[in-house]
Amino acid sequence: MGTNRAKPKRPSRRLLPGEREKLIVGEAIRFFSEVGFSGQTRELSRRLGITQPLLYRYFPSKRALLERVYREVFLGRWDPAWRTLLEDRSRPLRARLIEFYRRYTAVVFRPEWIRLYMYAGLAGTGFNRRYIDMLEKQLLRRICAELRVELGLPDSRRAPISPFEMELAWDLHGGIFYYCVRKFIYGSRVHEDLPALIEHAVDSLLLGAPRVLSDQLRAGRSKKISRDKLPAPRRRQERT
Amino acid sequence: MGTNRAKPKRPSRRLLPGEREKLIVGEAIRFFSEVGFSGQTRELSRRLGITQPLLYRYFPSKRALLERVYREVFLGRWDPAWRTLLEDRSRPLRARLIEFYRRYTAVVFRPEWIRLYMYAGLAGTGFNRRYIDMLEKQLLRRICAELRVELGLPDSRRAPISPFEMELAWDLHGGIFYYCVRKFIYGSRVHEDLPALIEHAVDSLLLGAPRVLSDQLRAGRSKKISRDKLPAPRRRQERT
DNA sequence: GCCGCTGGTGATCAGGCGATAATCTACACG
DNA sequence: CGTGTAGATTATCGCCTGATCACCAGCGGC
Repeated sequence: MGTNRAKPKRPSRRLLPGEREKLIVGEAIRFFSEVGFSGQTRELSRRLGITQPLLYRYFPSKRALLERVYREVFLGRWDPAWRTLLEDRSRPLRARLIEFYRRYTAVVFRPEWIRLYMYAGLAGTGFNRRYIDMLEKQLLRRICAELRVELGLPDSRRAPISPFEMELAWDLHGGIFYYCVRKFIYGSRVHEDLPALIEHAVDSLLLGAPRVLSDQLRAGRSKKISRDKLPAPRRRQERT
Repeated sequence: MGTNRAKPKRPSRRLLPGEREKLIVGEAIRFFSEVGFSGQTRELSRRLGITQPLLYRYFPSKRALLERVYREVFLGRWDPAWRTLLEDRSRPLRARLIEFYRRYTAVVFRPEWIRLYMYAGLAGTGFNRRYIDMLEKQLLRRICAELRVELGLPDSRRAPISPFEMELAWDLHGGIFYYCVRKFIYGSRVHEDLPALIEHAVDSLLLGAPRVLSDQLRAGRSKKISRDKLPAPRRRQERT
């Protein structure tokens, strides 16, 4: 087939080391995000239009190249400006969360990121662990704190955020994340209105959290209250 | 290390073909769910305490074994009784959804299932596609229909379920699914109260859906209404 | 113009892996 | 106890794949 079609010696040979390395890393990200870590160096080099041994001039081993790919993709995609966005209490929390997730999904939840993230998770590398730690600290804990403020509950500095509260934030995050998993990993046809989905997910948190949160902070969730009737959400806190 | 520790010829040799096959499939499920499809037949056979060629007496190829593993795991875990549970309108929808997801997570969202599912998705096999189709038909569409009834909206037979409504159900499902991803794929320490998380996720749907749904069914979501203020959920429908 | 430095290639090695064929052996049956 | 059948093993093939090494070629400096 295309075996000798790829032959025409087109390589713009003798690039500056920095340039060549950039090319390799860029293609490696695309390549390994498609086929996983078991992708072969020969196939990667073929895509790059170079020979396979050349990879080993720039990276001592396949593993080293993979680590570089991880670093490139997972580190440095977090925009510090997002923090100010999340904490800007002059705006309603709903608006802040919606805008944040629009920006976040645009930058982070992209096919190559999602797929590499999942491959890394399955392989048990430390990258997920580190990313999750960062995410909990930078994003989820902050959401919980702002939620406390919004709902007129005790300040997060006085009463620490509980693991259960974190799960509420994870539920929001997970719903949106899973949308991207369906799209980029399962290749499902999804409803193409991500902004609307984000709005709904945010609303769900803001509407669903008060009930379970106020219960929790009040009674420590010791005895379960039976409440199978549909909402009519008892808004307990009459906030200013 | 353990290389010659595994040697002690313990194989209960000469099993009935059916028995041996069961053993192989069982271990293969565990094995491939841990290491992925690139797991090696020699390693699998070592775990089984048999020699590698013996696998080829029971399965013509590695691929065939993998297909058997998929079939075993993905087909036949759906309990038809769940349908009656979901549609039993003598109980509040909230209670039905909570009970369903307790049962569902107990049977389906287990480590080997989640991991194989993700490997299959990344590899692009058809198994996910099929499972998702089943899930949408058996579960999500049904949830949407019951939600319509619960909220006093037009019957799903008169006005078909929209793709956007399906996304709401996916959001519920995804939030719970992602909890299991964090637990079984990322190996995160998660808050171990899954039932409470399910309750919250269900509440979020039931509280968050009315607003966006009634908007949608009313206006077709043509013009976006600005509503950044926090809820005070306008319950438009005064259902009986 | 030749020369050395270095980016790039061709050839190849060593181990790993799926798969096969020949051989061995446990067990039922006469 | 011999014998055939079929479960299980040993030895091995052929290809793939990460990695290495000797060599080639573009390009600046003298």
